[in-house]
Formats: sequence, structure tokens, C-alpha cells
Amino acid sequence: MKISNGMKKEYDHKKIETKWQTIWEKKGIYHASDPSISLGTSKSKKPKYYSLIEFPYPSGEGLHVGHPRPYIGMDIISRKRRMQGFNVLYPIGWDAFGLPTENYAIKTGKDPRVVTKKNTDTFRRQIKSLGVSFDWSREINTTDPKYYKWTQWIFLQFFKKGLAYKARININWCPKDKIGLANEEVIAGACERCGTLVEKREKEQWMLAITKYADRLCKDLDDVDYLPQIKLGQRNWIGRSEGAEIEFLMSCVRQDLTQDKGGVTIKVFTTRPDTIFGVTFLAVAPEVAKKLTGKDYGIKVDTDRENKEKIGVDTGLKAKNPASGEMIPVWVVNYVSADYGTGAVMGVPGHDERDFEFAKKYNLEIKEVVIPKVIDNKNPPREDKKEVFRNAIQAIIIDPNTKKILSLKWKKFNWTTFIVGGVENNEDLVSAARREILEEVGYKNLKYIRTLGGPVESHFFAAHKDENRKATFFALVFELENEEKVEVSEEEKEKHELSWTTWEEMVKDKNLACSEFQIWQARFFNNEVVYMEPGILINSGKFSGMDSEQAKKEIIKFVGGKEKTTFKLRDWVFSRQRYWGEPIPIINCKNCGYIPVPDKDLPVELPKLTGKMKNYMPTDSGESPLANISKWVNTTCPTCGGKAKRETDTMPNWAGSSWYYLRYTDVKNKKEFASKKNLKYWGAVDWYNGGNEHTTLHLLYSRFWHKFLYDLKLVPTKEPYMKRTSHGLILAEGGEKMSKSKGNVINPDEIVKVYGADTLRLYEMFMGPFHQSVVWSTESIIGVRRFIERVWNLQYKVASPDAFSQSLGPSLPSATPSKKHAGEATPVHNSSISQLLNQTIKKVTEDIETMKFNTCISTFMIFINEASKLDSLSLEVYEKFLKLLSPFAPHVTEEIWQSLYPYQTSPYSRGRRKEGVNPTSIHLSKWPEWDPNLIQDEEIKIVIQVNGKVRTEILIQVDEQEEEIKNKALINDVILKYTTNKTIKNIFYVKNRLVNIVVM
RNA sequence: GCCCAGGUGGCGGAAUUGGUAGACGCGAUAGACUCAAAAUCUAUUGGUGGCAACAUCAUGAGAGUUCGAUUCUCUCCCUGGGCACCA
Repeated sequence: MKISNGMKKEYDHKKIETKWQTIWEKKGIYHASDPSISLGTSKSKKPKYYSLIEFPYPSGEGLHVGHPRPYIGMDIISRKRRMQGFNVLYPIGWDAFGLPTENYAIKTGKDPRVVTKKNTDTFRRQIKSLGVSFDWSREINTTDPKYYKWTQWIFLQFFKKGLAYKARININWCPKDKIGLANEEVIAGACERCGTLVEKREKEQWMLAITKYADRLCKDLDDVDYLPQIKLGQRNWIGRSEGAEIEFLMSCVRQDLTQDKGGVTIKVFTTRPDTIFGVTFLAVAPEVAKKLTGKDYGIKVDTDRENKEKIGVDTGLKAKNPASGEMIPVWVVNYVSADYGTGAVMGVPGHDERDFEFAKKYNLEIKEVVIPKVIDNKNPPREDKKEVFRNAIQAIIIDPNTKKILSLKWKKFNWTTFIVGGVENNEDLVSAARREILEEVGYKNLKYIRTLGGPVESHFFAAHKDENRKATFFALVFELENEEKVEVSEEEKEKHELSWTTWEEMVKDKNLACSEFQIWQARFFNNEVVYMEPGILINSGKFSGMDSEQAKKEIIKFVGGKEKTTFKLRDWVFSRQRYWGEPIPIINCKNCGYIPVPDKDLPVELPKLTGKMKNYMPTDSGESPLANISKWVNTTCPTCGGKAKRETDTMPNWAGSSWYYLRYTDVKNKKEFASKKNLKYWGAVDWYNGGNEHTTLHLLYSRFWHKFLYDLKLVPTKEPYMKRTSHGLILAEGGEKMSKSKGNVINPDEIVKVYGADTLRLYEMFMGPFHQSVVWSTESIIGVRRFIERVWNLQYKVASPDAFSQSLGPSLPSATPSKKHAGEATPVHNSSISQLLNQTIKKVTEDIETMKFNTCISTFMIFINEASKLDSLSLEVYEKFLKLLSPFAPHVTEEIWQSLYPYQTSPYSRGRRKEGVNPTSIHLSKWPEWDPNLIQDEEIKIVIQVNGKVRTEILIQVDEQEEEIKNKALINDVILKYTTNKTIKNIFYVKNRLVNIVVM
């Protein structure tokens, strides 16, 4: 019954892994077929699948165990897709421009090219040792002139379309190192390198107009399948907000400015034009104030994290509120920045927390113009009843001794309310409340404490009057001084009785008929709540009573403003004063201005620094080190032929990664960044997995480039990536990030050496949820290694092919397991193992799609634990299991598969293979399918609960009726103990799960 | 301050999305094999009480909804990541 060559081999990962890596590479089994090659062949019929990981930055430290996690994850996806019949493109390359290499070059004087070569060699060797199925024939490197030629070319397309431009902007400047720093290089306001506090300095920079695409970058997120957090991250970063620009006419402005015909205006941007009647001041950024008056007010907007106190100075200027006509003061403040919106905002302290804080501090007027609108959900307005408007009060009476509050329990309607009543003409709120209290409950001696904020508009049906009410309620708080009462009329006494309760008790009261209750409660305990939500307008001239959302549009029209959408997203600062980046391919000519380098002269190669010039540091004036190489800088103008200078700025390291996925489709193309044919065939990336840290910058930048190329009709799809997921970091054993400086880096080389690549791969997938950060634990690796050994040892229990084909007989060609046959070979166990196998196939097939690799592996373990208990296992079952496992542990599964194969009639190749002849790789075999009929058990164990507590379990048949099952449960001995002498109130049955008996 | 993710045994983590909480693995304890150790195998392993059957408590804390809550709702507390007064 067993394969009996007698010799059981030990699992030796060292022999197996490099052997297969070499064979796979030689046979090129992971190469993707381009359309031109596969045309007319069988491969062309395969659907394409493009899976992508973020290509690594080859640092000098080499790979640590965190790097491969995403590669392994997507490798599993890619391998499964290949087995499912897809033509898979799974490429890798090097994002090799960047600071660490440059800093290393500055320190050591070594050429970054040499350093990069060394680093990529290390990375390549390490990644290859893990058996990731990358198509290495498509390896790219962003620092290769053949690659960055196209990065430069794309930049020039931006330039030609006017989307790349020069602007003077503030940059971070390190006064010690005399260089400009990228935002990423500024740590807590100080230079990353030397710790000196960073200054702002104005400098000319190349910019890319990403804001032109802001709207589309936001909207098109609807069409892609990204994890929700990723979409949200992008949306927040883009920061789209709809509002309006409204002009405020100024008075008392500088003489020379008032001579304009229509007077001077300040334009504000607001998302709440509906609150315009509540504007009591204008708040402007210092720059804007300076333009108006020429004065410097000594106010600075600083983004410093510590100093958040709002400060401001009254400019003395007045502006006219275009809605109310009121004259309001104009303040310079430190909480309005000049570069967002218009640099001026309406101060609405009634409905904006910042304005409120500011107004409180400087004693500015606070006006309430929007009130909450409440629709009573217990007694909502009814359709055909007339609507009556009332001004009304609710009186909240507190007993100062007990802190309890008074409510009325209505006898006829089952309501609990405060004392409620209308306000009569010419009556103030306090007297109205006192009158109502006297009428309804008779208390004479009360101290008025305060009114709880402004009114609330409440819509409800008043059953006792049979009419719909639209009431404007005020809540007034009184303290009871003593119990002295007047006699209340019989009529009132019959309506309700009094009740003293706490706020908490009242909330829980199911009969509470006061929709405003929560508002009153919040205001009672915190009297400075700024109402920022939509509602109903008050004190707003002809707009009073209008719904705030509707009022927005009408008020914009009324004041002559215009609707406007603003974004937080800024244009992209694209210049770096650095050596190790793509040179910006622009020539500056005194006569002709900025001229693009002609296509034929691309790439503009980064000049090598030699001899005395060998200094990778930026210059004293903060220019890139390229500025020192006059031979390179001085050139001729392509337009007029006169003397001209090259641009010495280089591109940020985001540039090369903004389009690399396109190059993978056609890496050797010298005429285009990629051929139309290949781009069309491979289309958008089907699945892109990357780190959370790139969900905003890199992902947004590359979407932007892609959309631009789409507009030029150079790429076929609107979006570059159809699906985006992210992986969590692997943290060091203390829970910190792995870093060389902390000395807590785990090098995968050692793990591969000791345990093998398959073990490392399985462990990284088993550690925890793929999307979540996990802590490395070398101690736990042994578990998956043991598992692999058990998989290995199982091959010696596999039934011999003769016994196997005998037992399976006629069913072999269909390759479908059948109970009938399985039962014959090993009577007791094989039917249950084939059921377990089918369950495993289903679970693994599904869980891979949601990247639940950890549960896949525990499913494998369960299978192996069961299979190991058997005396023998059918080859078919074992083979299917190996296939399932092969994307996770490609080496060991291939080794076992190949050693089983020579004895077997292959379902995938005709006829009998000769011993020793290499059959097809397991990685090119077909992904197993499960048989739905074999998954379900015939008998199912279900749980019986009494009052939600598990008391016992019973077995039921699959097709058993609900009534039968309930009866079984009721007559169960254990259950009877809990149900005798009790009334059975209800029985719940959840199919195939449980019965819950509710007793009293 | 705002946004996002998360909080479950000694540890990493499961839980069919409202239905047996703790799958699977690590570690630990005991036993088998061994002269012995390692490896391997077998059993046990959330807390408390009990010889036991069993009972009872338990998913950051507190409330709520429900026959039933790790899962839904509200409030609060921690941990990790991102943003900086965005009008």
C-alpha cells in the first residue's frame, strides 16, 4: 500500500530550495507572456492578471524580515492566479534614487551608482532566496538612464501642457547645512541630519499642478476597489469642500486703494453661507491685512504644534455685511492662513468653535442664527392635519436639595414631559414660564436660574389638540425655593401627576415625550455648546425660518457670491537641490526662457562627479551640487543656439515611482515608455498591495501622473490600479519598528539558513492578519517548521499508485473524489478525509482572496493533523492538498510533487510518464476545486441553550425539520432540568446552529 | 484637538459578520521512547469553586438594544498610525 522504495528522506530545506529556484529560473516558469509573443499560441487565450507590490528602495542595510511580507502575500495571490489559468504579470524593480544613498555618498565620497549596484545585488539575492515568483526578466531600476529617460520625458509633457511651472515658495532651510530640506527631512521642526532648527526661506521651485486634477482624483475613487480606509485617507488629503466666495465691501481703507471704482472688497471663502447673518467680524490672514493697510500687525500664522492660542489685532477697518448691511470690524488673526481659500473668513462665533473661542477672548459679539430642528419620532407630524406655529417654553424645575428635576406624567397619553406652555403676546419668557408653572403644578416660589441657550424648532403632532405643531421652544431652568403652592384646578390635576427624577432616570423613561431632551441635557451640563450642524435659520431677515441647507444657495445668490469648491491639496513641489535624482530636463536661456531639452537629447544624464568636484553636498547657496559642474551646466539653447544653462534641480524620489508599473509592461522599449499594444493588453494593475504610509503621497502622485497620461491618450485606463490593499508592518520583538540604529533588525538570511524559505514564508503569513502590524517572534517560528515536516512525512503514507488506481478505478479521469470509491480503499477514514479536504479547498480558495493567509494556514494544519492520524492516504487527496499549499510553500510542495509524480498517471499530461523524467511543475498545475456535495456533514451537532446559556448539545440530521429539532431539544434530559416547573415563553431555532429555549 | 486602525488566555491570534468565545500555533505541565538529553509522539492547559459531573465569572471600562452581543448603539479609558486651526 505504501510507496516502498524503502528510503525515507529527511526534509532538508537547504538541498531543496536552491535546487528549485535554479530550475524555475532556467525554465522561466514565472515569465509573463506579452501579447506579441503569446499571439496565436495557447497562452493568448489566457486572461491577463497584473499583480503588483511597491518596488523596494534598496538601502545599504539589506533586507529585513518586514520587507518580504507583502511580496509573499501577493506571491500567493499571483501563484494562485497562474494555477487558475491566468497569464500573470508579477514584476519587481528598484526605486533607487533617494536620500540614504546620497547621504552615504556625501559621507564616504563613493559614487551612488556603485553603492546602488551593491545594494540591489544584495536585495536581489535575498529576495530570490525566498522563492517569490517575480518575473525577473522585467526588473527595472529608476536610476538607470534608460529608465529615467522616460521619467524626464513625462515631465516634459507636463511642462509642455503648462502643468509644470516655476514658483517662488517657502521651503525648509537648514542654516547650518545650508540646504533646502524636504518636509520628510524635517523632524519636529529640526534638520534630520544635524538637529538644527529649520527656517523658512523663499526659493524658486519647480511645481506640478496636481490641484488641476484634485476634483477627478477625488471623484474617480468611486470607480476603484480600494480598502475603505485608503479611499478615506485620499479623500481627506485632497480635502475637497464645497462652499462659496462672498465679497465684503470695505470702508476706511488706504486712500490709494479706495480710488478704485467700486470700492475695495475682501473676498472670503465659506462653507456656511447660511450663517452670514451671524457674521460679527472678518478674520484675515496677516498677508491679506498687509495688502489692505500696508501695516505689519506682528501676527504670525504658525503651524507650530504647541502654540495653539488664538491671537488677533483689530485693524480698525470696517466691512459691510452684504446680507444684513451691518458694519463689522476686520481683525488680523493667527488662525487663518493666506494659502487656503482666499485668506479671509467670516467670523461666525455663534456657529464656529474657532470663531467662538476668538470672540470670547476679544469680547466680540456672538449671534445665533441657526437653531436645531427636531422632529418628534414618537409623535411625528401627521399628513392631513393643520399646522400651528407657537412660541413656547419648557420649564425645568430643580430641587436644589436632591438635584432632582420635575416632570409630568400624562395620564391619558402615557407621556412624560417637562412643564410646557405657549408664550403669549408681549410676554417675556420668564413670566410665561412662571405662569405655566403656577397653572399646571401650583409652585409659587421659584428662582430663575437661566435659559438653556437659544431656541429649538420642534415639529410634532399634538394629540390633545389634534393638530401639527411647529414650536420654537426655549428651556428655562428654575430652582424650587419651597413647597408652597396655590391650589391647582381640578382639570389640571386630572391631566397629569408630578414626578421627581434624575436626568439619567428621565432619559431611560420609555414614555419620554420630549425630543429636545438631549439638547437640553447637553446644554444644562455644558453651557458653551456651539451649534455647528444644519438647522433652521433665525435672525436672518427674510431667510428666517428657512432650512439651512436650502438657505445656503439662496443666500449666495442674494449677496452676489458664487459657489466654489476648494481643496486642501497643494501643488506638488517638484524640485530638490540634490545630486541623487533625475535631472530636470530644462534649459534656461536668457533670450528664450525655459526651454525643454529636445526628445533626441534625452536622457539628460546625471554627470559623474570626479576629482575635486567629487562632493555630493549641495552648494553654499543651496543649489544642487550639479551647479558646481560648469562643464555640465553650460550648454547651448536648443531654440536660439545661444549660451544657456541647464536646470540643476533634480526630481523628488516620488517621480520614478509615479509610473513604474507602466514600464513593467514593456521594459526594453527604446522608442516609447511602453508600447500601446502592451499597455492595452496589461491594462490597469488588477491588484496593488502596499504600505499604509504610501496611501496618500505615492498613491495620489501616481494616480495623478496616470490621469495626465490618460488625457494625452498615452495610457488606456483612467485609473492605474483597480484594487489596492495594504499590509501591516512587522515590528521588532519589543513592539518597536525595526531599524539599524536600534539594533533590532532580523535578517531573513539567517532564518532562511536555519529554517528554510518555506518556513519563513509560512511564518510571515501565519503571524497575524495581513493588514495589521505584528510583532516578530523567533520563538514561534518552530510551529510552522514542524508543520512542514509533517507535510513532508505524510508522503510516506501515500497509497501506492496501483492500489490507488485500483481503488479509484473508473473515476480517475474525472479526478473527482467520490465517496463510494474512497470508502473502499481505507474503509474507516477516507470518506471523512476527503470531506475535510473539500472543506479545506473551499476555505483556502476563499480566504486567499481576502488575504486571510493566517486562517488558511491554520486550515492546512487542521488537515495535516487529521491526515497524520491515518494509516494511509490516497494520492489524489494528498496531491490536491499539496497544490493548495504550493503558493505558500513553493519549494517543499514542488519537491514532494516531483517525487510522487513519476509513479503516477498524470491527469495533466497524456499517458504514463517515465520515471525520472521531469513532469510539469506543481506551480503550473490546475488549482483544485471543491465538491459542494462533499462539504456538508450528514449529521450536525447543534447546541441547546436555555435563556441564552449553553446547556447541552445534540446531533441532528441535515434534513431534519425545525419542529422535530425543537421537540428533541424540549425532551432532552439535561434540558428538562432547566425547564420543569417553568413556563416556556419562546423557542428560537437557528439553522444548523442552535436552539434557544426561553423560560420564565 | 480631529481622522483612521486596534484592545479577546502566559504569548501570536480564531470566531461562519448577531448564534457553542478562545480554532490554529507558541509556551507550559505530565507521560511514552532514551543510559541521558534533544527531537518526536500522547494527554492536559482562560480564571474561580468542586474528587467529579457540573456551576460560575470572563472578549479595555460602563450603560443600552436583543431570546442571545467579541460582533450593533451611546459614553469613557488605553495603544499604534496619520493630519495640523482648512474656514
